[in-house]
Amino acid sequence: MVRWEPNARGRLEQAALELYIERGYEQTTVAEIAKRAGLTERTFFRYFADKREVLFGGSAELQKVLTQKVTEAPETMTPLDAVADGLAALAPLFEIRGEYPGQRQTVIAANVDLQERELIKLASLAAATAQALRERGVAEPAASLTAEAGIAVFKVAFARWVDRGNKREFGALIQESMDELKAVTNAS
Amino acid sequence: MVRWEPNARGRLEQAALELYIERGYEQTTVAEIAKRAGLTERTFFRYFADKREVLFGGSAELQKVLTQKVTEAPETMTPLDAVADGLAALAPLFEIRGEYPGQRQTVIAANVDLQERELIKLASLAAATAQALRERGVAEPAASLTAEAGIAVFKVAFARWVDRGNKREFGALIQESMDELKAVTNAS
DNA sequence: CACTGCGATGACAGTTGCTGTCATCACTAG
DNA sequence: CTAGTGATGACAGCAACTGTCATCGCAGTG
Repeated sequence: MVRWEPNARGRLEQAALELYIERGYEQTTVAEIAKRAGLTERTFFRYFADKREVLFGGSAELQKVLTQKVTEAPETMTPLDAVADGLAALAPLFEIRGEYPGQRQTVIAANVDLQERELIKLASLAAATAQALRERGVAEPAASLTAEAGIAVFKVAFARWVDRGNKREFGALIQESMDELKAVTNAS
Repeated sequence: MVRWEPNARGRLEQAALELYIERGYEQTTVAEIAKRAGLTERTFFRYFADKREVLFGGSAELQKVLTQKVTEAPETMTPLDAVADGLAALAPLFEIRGEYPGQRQTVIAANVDLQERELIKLASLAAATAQALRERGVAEPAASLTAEAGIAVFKVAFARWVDRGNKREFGALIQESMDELKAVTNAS
């Protein structure tokens, strides 16, 4: 008999996703999300900075795994390949979560405000990756360009992964997209 | 003796930039911008969809020039080089405007909401570029990857251009960044 | 066992971004 | 001269977000 139900944050995330799917992001109010989670609007804003952030709780972990992999990659490995390995290491974070990534992406695809938030999360991922490359001794602007190129590969691969209904292996899609990028930049 | 002063849109843009510089984006209210421009808040929202958009009036022209250049590039030219040419063609749009691009970028750098808006404008630029490449016969995912790589080059080159106080030629910076990208993706 | 501090929550008022709607009024075409 | 028309103002209203204080079960302390 606890005072409050546990996992308030998770309940809010769940309620928000459901409502965003049911009636769309703009048509759902923060008060409605809180009510479905058995909480108040004020409490929602204690857990999430704003109405969008509730969909982006996982991005910190993506960043942690990616930068760690880049940092730990063998020194002999090319910077771009180190990033490719890091991206491939994100696979389990998506593949474990079942329907969630696809549903979430559908919601985001339907609203520009959410797309803006997603883009800045990816930009943050790129900035952190560039930093990891710099610590590996890669100079500017090579570090930033490599990181941005890597994120471009991630975008394409992730879109395909969701598109294929998660049937193809995420790591393989990263590899394919990376090869395609190299082909495109070597054609000159 | 006209009923209204002319160029309401321009006055709003000017007033907004001034206030964003003077006291910061978050600390300035739309009512204040409108007042300085001699208009009302309601009129501000007739010209601009929201408080951020007032800083992004030029992005449509960027997109137009870039996609047109990509479309018109000689068929013998490699997709990535066609994009590089398109990016270089943006130079006059920045170089003509004097202090504006630098001031604007300073304001944007100071606020995440504005950065989000900037990122989605760049994403839109990438999407339009990818479309132009597809019309040129480039298949997916090569078109998207080429476009995203091009925008990454643009980001780096523009940052350097602003950083150097507009002293270096924008086109040259595009060329340098593009070469750096090729070096980085060919190292594997 | 009483006391005290703490952490998660609720209650409530207030600001501001943004929208819908209707009125106003100089100018223009006929 | 009259009937639009287009840009603007006035005003009401909603929803996102914030600041502040109260509440109350629990944990540790003496």
